[in-house]
Amino acid sequence: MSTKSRPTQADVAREAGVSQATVSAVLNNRLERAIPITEETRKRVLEAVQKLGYHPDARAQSLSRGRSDVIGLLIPDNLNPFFWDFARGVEDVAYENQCSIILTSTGLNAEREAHCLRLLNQRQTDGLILLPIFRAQLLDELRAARDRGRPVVLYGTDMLEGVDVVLPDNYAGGRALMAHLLALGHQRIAFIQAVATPELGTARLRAYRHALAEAGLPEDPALIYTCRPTFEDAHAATLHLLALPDPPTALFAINDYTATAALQAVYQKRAARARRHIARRL
Amino acid sequence: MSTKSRPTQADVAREAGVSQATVSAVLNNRLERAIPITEETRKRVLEAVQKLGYHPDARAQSLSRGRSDVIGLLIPDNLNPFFWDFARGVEDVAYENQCSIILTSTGLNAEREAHCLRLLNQRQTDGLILLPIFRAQLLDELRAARDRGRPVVLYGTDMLEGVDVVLPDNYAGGRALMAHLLALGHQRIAFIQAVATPELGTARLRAYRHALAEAGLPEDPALIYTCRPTFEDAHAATLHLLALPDPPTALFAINDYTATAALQAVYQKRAARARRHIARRL
DNA sequence: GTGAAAGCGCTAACAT
DNA sequence: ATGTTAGCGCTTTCAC
Repeated sequence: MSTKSRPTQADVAREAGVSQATVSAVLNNRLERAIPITEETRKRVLEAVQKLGYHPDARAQSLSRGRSDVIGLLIPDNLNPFFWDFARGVEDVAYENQCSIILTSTGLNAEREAHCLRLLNQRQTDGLILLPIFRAQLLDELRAARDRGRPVVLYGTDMLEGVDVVLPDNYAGGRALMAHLLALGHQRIAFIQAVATPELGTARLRAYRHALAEAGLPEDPALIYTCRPTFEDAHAATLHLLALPDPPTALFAINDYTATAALQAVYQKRAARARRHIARRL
Repeated sequence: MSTKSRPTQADVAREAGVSQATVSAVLNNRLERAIPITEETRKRVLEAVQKLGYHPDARAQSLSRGRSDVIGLLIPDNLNPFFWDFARGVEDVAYENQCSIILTSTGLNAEREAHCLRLLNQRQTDGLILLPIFRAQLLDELRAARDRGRPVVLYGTDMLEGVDVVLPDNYAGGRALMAHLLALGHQRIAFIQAVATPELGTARLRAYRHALAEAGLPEDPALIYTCRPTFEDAHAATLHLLALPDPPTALFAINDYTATAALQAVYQKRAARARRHIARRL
């Protein structure tokens, strides 16, 4: 039925009996820089477009216009719901602004992170939104993007000057969290530092320490557990902490994902205890 | 420092003192169709590439090669974790195969769904992976993609011939679920049909009905609740069902997302009851 | 008002 | 073994 390749602008021009430039003019008739076109011509062109089912080729447009209407999004870990949530927001806003997003996630892998960024740059994305975790490796590419005038937004780090940055206040968050736990009377609070790279946990760890110090509580090294930011590791960390001779009464997990894992571990442990209890009674 | 635009192949050619074609040849030196190049030349080219920090422009490559190494992914609802999970899998495999993905989600909106597909086609994606829910509107674009020889994979529907399809067996799943509940002794089982469009629920509803019939249980219309596939709706549906004069003892939610919402509603209700209980005792 | 032609950055015949 | 050339599909001056 159809031929092997979609109709091009030239096909439309032929069909409508006008030149390619005219077709382009009709189709791009934005209000600024509007090129005058006869109603008659415009109609003929639009009919041809309809008839052929023509849609412009975004690659070619991008090449000659100099922008792609694509923004590149880089997240560290597509298993962690927090990042999907982040991506979701980006996707929604992008759509509202007629942009597409190319989504890459790096599986907490430094090499892959750098590679993904390079890919996004090659695809000539108009802008970059990044949640980088292995920072140093990205610097060159990032600088290149910035110097080429591409907008860059960095989340969670201000590793590069001259780009926009979103910085969560992890210290304040940590303090609020600790204040809450201390107010509840907890004395032994564990800190599960589930991070891909040490720097990512420092602000929250500092909050943890300061809060303990200010409350006059001792800091037990056994209660600070460092692991990777995966579900499994946080789960295991929790089981480990609960199995301590003098276990914590509260857990400070470094983020929502980790907290979910920790919670699940706690429940699992409780269920096990309940089963043992029942077994003893029988 | 850098100029406004990235270096092109021509720049590299000039720098290395060779022709553009040679640069291309060096860079694309795949094993098949390998073009013979002197070690000397190759080295000069690669040095120039290094020096200039050259990376090919994927748009231009795509245009002249005839493929983009981008695959388009369409999911119905970026709030539902199931679809993120789906997207995650696609993204991972795409990466392994040196493809990028353009992710679009349609917010359970028929128009947006059609628009997204059109967009993906315009971007000349090499292939399409779709979880469509408003099917009819997509047919034309889909047919066009198929006829142009683009691989298409459809999840959950076989609305179009000649493309690959992944069909979950919702009927069997529903039967298994019902068998489980019935084995546990449940007699009043509610069915929360949280769907964007009626057809999406039929297989599971049929399973529900058949299972009840075979078990010799009556079918109470009040226990079949239809709503949109959102968290809020499923949550409200659950509260409604639990408030019935003769409430169900089990809930058949149509999917994981809905089930999570339902579960939350159940817990919430229980907590409320507990609070009332305590209040009475005081 | 409309068309011709150059160019975006690259690849792939075809020459040399 | 390397260079020349003609596209890929579109936008955009600049003539007419």
